[in-house]
Amino acid sequence: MPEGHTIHRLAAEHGRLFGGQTVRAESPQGRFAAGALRIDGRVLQEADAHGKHLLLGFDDDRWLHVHLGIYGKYAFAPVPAPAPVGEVRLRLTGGGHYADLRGPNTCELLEPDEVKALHARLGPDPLRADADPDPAWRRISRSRTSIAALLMDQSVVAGVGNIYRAEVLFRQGVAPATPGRELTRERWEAIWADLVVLMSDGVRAGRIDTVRPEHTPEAMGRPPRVDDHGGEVYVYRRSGMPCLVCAAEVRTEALVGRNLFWCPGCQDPGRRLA
DNA sequence: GGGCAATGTGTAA
DNA sequence: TACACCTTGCCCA
Repeated sequence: MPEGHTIHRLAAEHGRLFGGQTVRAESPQGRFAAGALRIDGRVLQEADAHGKHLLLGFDDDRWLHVHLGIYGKYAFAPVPAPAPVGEVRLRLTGGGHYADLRGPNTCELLEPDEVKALHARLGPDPLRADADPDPAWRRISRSRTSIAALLMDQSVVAGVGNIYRAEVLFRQGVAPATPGRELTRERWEAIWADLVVLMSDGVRAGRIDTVRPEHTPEAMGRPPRVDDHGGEVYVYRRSGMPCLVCAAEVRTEALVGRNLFWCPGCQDPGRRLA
């Protein structure tokens, strides 16, 4: 689940369910026992997201910082909360609901200046109203690193993960291996604008759908299809299958430790990866 | 029941 | 580049 859209949904959900409420906090698993004790009985004042980082501000000027990593999960439900199932790092209860957090990469309390430092080390987030894509362009336009790697660098752009990375490059026809400095400014602006659209849709829908109406199975006269991560996409985890647009075989290759997916036909065929 | 992958990141070498 | 870490779910026997 967790690319930036998921975290922004989680922030909104926390604000809706717990905003202005006194919360109870506990760590059934025990690994966040001390932190839970500090949060317990405080009022949630603010719920924010920057990239993949969730920040919950409490009335003692402390912030809960959660990063889900690759498989962290939240589950929300109305009270009464049953005995926790599995490894629940943190359970927040308040206002008639509870939230269970499992498997986070990070779950810690931060002081305001540490929160400031966190924001400072993250690049612009296409989902934040205050996002300024220019610093990202400055990094990209000076870099020999591939655009595929740059998009995954959270200090360049915050919130993009492996799915949005693959899909936005496909949609914009950009070969993943293209060095940042070879992108034109127009190309970058199109990528950024598309990320804003795609990720905003993701927040609304709670899943990643990137296939344009003209390429849906119905529009193309093909049988309906469900991608196994839950959204409709062009290339992510579709290696070996025909491209939905040009029918070339979708390819995959590990890049900086992650599986990268792309279509050799649609994405700047003049520049292949490897 | 074991093995492994997964929408991620930080550290060490 | 490799590995460590967090947890679940799915595949295979």
